[in-house]
Amino acid sequence: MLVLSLEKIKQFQEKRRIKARVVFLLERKKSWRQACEKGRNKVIMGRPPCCDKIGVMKGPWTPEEDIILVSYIQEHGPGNWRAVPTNTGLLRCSKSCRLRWTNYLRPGIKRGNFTHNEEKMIIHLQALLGNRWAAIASYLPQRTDNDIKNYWNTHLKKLKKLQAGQEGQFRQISRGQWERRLQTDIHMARQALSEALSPEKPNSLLTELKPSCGYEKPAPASLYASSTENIAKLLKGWMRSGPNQSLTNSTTTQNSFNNMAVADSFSSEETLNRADENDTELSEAFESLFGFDSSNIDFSQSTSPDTGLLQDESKPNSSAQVPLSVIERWLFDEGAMQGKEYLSEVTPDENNLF
DNA sequence: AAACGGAGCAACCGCAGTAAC
DNA sequence: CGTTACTGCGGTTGCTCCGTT
Repeated sequence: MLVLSLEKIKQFQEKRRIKARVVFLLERKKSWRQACEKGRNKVIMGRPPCCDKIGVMKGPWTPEEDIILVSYIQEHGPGNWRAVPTNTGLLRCSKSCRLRWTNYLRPGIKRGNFTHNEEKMIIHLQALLGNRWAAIASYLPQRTDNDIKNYWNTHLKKLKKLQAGQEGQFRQISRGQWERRLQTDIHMARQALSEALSPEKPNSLLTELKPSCGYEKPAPASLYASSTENIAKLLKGWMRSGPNQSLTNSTTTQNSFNNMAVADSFSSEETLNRADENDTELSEAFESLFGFDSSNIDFSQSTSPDTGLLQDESKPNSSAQVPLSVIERWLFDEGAMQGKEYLSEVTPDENNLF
């Protein structure tokens, strides 16, 4: 039943893609021609615009949009974002699609509370790197730069202010000591880095502490579930909360989606164990690099909710059998409706543009 | 119960570097 | 070679939720 529904979704996507393409080409040619006319036959250099702002949606993403985006990226891989709105029919700009994917939909993202260890890492890295959130995020592979930035602005900034106040008192007492400590920290970091870079130690720090490359290159199959699974999970989550609910409260759905994505990324027990090991080793490496004690902190703790979810997902779930007729109807009704709208908007004059 | 304000966070904006036409 | 889009990144905004009055 699920397979049939996904097949229908694909059909819907295909239809939507074609319609979107028609609208896109019409709009592009129209705006291009208008631009040329405005410029009094002046030749416009450079690329033609990938999309214009007409009919581009803003605001929170709906679960339906997420499904479309996820399934498209699963099929084609991330990248070439300008093609995404066109090919999917999403009424979003490419930038918005990219942001949505990188910050929320891509697999391996951990949502929820930051662990104590993560906090420490962020504080230390921020002190070393400044507000270079992307660089900081590369040391916390499961967190996005946006997430870290938000967390910093809401939680850690205050914490740092408080600490700075205390440290300010301390600094008045012994500024020299504070400076020496800072230099030691930097020296330790450098030393650790040079050790890590030395070819004699292939399993050195760098392998654990190296910035993750994000998802620039296609993720290995083990890290990303198949498109069908992804969409099925998304739909499952959507059905559980109910279409109306998910439409009005996209945040809740977003979280469940992200959890699913995480569950996808650790789709086998082996990868889970490896993730735990990586967390511990990362913790140790970081400890050696920055010199704070994290022995009392369970670095792998943060993955436990996901593990729980994974266990949940692995159980035979009756909700997988939920009839998808509601969403199917919604998808196709909307598709049919939009199709009519699109076609009614196409004037004979615009048809001549082809 | 209603109003208000702060916290949290998703998404947008704008800039800079790079790539494409 | 000039112009413009694409991409990545950091800063900012605005919405929603929740606690307090």
